[in-house]
Amino acid sequence: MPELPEVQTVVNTLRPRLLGRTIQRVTLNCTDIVQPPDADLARALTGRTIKSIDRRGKRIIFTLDSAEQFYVHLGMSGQLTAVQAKDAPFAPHTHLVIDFPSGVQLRFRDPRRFGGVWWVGDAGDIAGDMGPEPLAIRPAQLARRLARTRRAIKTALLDQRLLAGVGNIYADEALFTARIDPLTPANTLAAAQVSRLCRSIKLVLHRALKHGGSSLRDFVDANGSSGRYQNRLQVYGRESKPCRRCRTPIVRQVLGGRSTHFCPRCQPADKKRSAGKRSA
DNA sequence: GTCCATGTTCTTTA
DNA sequence: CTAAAGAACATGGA
Repeated sequence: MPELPEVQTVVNTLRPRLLGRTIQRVTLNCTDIVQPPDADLARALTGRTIKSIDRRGKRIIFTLDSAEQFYVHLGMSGQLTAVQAKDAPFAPHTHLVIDFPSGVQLRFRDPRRFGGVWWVGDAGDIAGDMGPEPLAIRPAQLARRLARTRRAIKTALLDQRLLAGVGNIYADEALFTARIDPLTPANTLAAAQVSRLCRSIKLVLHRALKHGGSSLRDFVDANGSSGRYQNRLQVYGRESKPCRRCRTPIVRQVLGGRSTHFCPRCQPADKKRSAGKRSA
């Protein structure tokens, strides 16, 4: 469920409920969602106060009063909610529960278990080898990074080392908005195309954020509310439906193992490249 | 039963 | 060595 707009929406809705609160109890129902495996999360967290909650890429970073940190990655189906324990039924696959004195519970639920909790401690190494933030990147910087790979631009946008936070939905949406064929090799994009793409990425992410993210299946914010941007998607999940711009049916094609949706008319293949493909 | 899924990481191949 | 493609992970819904 989670790309940058969804993750940021979770952060925004968690903050008012958790900032400044002290962790009273930690209940771990499934130990294999914690990394590193030998981290004693309960011991590390109990009695600490949540000082800040931030996002980096798709990671939700909690900083404690001790300056130690941990982060949650929602994977594909993860949910992080902050609820009043007494009036929230307990859903299956709730792997971690953190109780606060106010009766609020922070719950991490993740049926597919692709997500998890990473204890960082005071190592300060949250970013790892993640790429720059999509909302802050400048066109020239994006161009430099794209020039390093011949992969299809769609595939390149999903590489978190190249750019951290864009996922399958917003990569497709941004390429549609920029009118770029997803199959274009990243290093063959003209400077003007990269500028347009840079602007489109920000536009699409900002819009999605404004609408609380996209709830295609599992996504809810910390209050349990769904996003609304799924209703405004231009190409993602719209195979065979008419393009909202030109009515041409949207095409779905598997690229790098992921579904890719685009309008063949609004996002035409580069003439030289499609000619090359035919002769090959 | 089949196919598909908002993500990441490991393995295989060239 | 690197770059890229594919499989794997676990679960559920259509």
